Amino acid sequence: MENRIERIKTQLHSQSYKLTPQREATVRVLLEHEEDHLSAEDVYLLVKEKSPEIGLATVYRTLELLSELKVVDKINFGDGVSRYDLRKEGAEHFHHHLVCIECGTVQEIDEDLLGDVEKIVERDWQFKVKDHRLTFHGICSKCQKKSE
Amino acid sequence: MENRIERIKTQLHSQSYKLTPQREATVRVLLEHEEDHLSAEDVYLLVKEKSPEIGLATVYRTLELLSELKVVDKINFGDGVSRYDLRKEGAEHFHHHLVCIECGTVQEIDEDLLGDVEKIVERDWQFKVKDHRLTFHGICSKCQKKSE
DNA sequence: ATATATGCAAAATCTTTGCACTTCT
DNA sequence: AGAAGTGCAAAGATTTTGCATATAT
Repeated sequence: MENRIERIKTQLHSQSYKLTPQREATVRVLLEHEEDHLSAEDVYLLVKEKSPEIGLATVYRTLELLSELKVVDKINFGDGVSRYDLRKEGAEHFHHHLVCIECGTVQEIDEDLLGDVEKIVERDWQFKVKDHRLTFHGICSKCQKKSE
Repeated sequence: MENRIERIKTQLHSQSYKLTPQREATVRVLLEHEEDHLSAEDVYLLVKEKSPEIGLATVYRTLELLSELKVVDKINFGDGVSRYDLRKEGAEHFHHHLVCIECGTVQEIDEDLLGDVEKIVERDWQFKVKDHRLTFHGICSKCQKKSE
């Protein structure tokens, strides 16, 4: 945890950004909720618990900055809000998601499932892949059992 | 073209919706721009050219309705707007997209690239896949040539 | 010192809703 | 007639911006 913050600090400094207390508080919230998919508002409320003076605009600006640095990924599951998801350290690619259309749960898949598909895209479409977004919509195992 | 409108009409009627002139105008715009990824505003402006009396709210309501009927898919490429993409007739799954991070072009891939991946997800995560969203971000062939 | 960052409130965007009116069947 | 659909303007929701103040190196 402290290590990761340290590394993010270095990354910020290398581009002459600062790791202010507000930014650190935001990063900590993200680290403590790695499995969730928080909206800016969610992050704001959680940061506010420990640093009540923070403003929503700062959270937006911080998330935007972390996005640029590829520390977080901005995703959108189709409800009107952007969600922010911490990138696994060292992960070249964004992980995948399983969204349950019954209960709304979002599950993460860290495994790289797209290696072969990317090769096909690069070969057949001459498209140099840099990143991807893959989300499956369907019914999670719990909901399948429920409806039996 | 006329065939497709006829079939959409039938589909609407089967759930006691009507194909009003406004809805038909909207569908025609979508058919004429199958390769594009229009926002609600884009659709509105195009419909307005031929049916100036239409309102933006109606366009939103129509797109929402067509979305429910799975005639269009609502997608989001991360700029703050939803885009609407006509589903290929008979296509079980949503097609894929290649977004160029240099020029912003969006290319479509109709081929199903995810058959094997879906099998893995169903087997290893007990997740019943109903649909998917796959977007690659990278550099299109044109932009690759430009920067050589 | 000086560039960077913050908080607040205002503005900008995108989308949805209420309501009176119109249009189909 | 009655349900369904429309247009307009107002309201909601999310995100961005301007600006005066505060903070870090």
